[in-house]
Amino acid sequence: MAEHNHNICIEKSTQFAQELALSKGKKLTAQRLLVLNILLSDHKAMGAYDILDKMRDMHVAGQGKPQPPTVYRALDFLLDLGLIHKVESQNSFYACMVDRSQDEHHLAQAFICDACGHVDEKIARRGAQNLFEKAASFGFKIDKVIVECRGICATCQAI
Amino acid sequence: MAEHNHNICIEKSTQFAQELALSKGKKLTAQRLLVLNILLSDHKAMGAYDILDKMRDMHVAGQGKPQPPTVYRALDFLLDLGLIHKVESQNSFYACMVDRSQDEHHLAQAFICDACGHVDEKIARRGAQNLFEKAASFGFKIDKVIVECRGICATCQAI
DNA sequence: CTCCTATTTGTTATATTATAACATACCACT
DNA sequence: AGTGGTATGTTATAATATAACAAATAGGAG
Repeated sequence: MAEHNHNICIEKSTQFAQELALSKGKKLTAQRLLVLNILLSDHKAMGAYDILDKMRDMHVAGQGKPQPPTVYRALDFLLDLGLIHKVESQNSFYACMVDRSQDEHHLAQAFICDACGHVDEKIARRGAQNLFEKAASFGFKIDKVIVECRGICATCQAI
Repeated sequence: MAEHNHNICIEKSTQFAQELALSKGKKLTAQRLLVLNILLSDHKAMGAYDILDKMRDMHVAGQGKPQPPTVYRALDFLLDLGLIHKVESQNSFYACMVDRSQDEHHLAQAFICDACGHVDEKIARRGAQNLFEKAASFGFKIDKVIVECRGICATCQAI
């Protein structure tokens, strides 16, 4: 992956997260940042309890180990800010990877590899438009759209 | 709902289910039919344990009450045949409501009302085409697509 | 600085969703 | 009737998620 410098990717995402939180009067606390960084560490979807395990691995001695509500609270916070998304069809979470500076409320399409867990996220402007028009045609008011494509990524097909 | 004769709807769906099962060498047993009929009884999405409660309400005295594996097995069977679909974003299930005779493996779009649970299902030919093309552009092989629109249906907006 | 309030975090317990594992029953075919 | 495969019953438990309340912490008002 010569074209993807992941250190820069993480740094940029973290900085953006800080700014976004501040601009909404929220705080990106240490716990929340930890969860975000775990999800940013690779572009894979992770379950809440896998994240919790990682947090426990990293936990500082002398304080209790984090419990489920800790990770779910951080996840809820990050979901609210749109910094992460949930893969509804497998109860997992991944760090948002589109340029949020241009699309405040984007319709995300997630392409999830069932072999390696890798997630690609694309913005669906045309698809969103079509869905909203279709909904409007029978009077349905859309609040939220979920589009998930499960399959096998190019890398895993080559293996 | 003058335009929707629900008795005919259920009858047709049940008959189609029988034929589909037979054509695949499977049996639409009493348990499976019961679960299907519970889901057909209105066009709402229901959780597995809600379905289980209904099964228990109907259960014949003299035999043990159904347990979770019973309902999940029936749901799995019906999902495999495409007679029902799962709303991944709320872990619920609804009876398929498109004309299956024409679309063996359709891309379904579900429009779920968060007020009343009503589900409308539409076939997305154009949307499917776009998604498969987008996936192909970066070498992703799609096995399954989930499209769910959460919102408020026309009826509930009017209330 | 110190008190006050709101937010965040810690902790325990429990709710909700789903499946594993194994025993029993049923059904179609011989 | 015997036999093999499918389906169901039953018990236990795994996996995902939240409720409820106590303790700590951070920022602002005085």
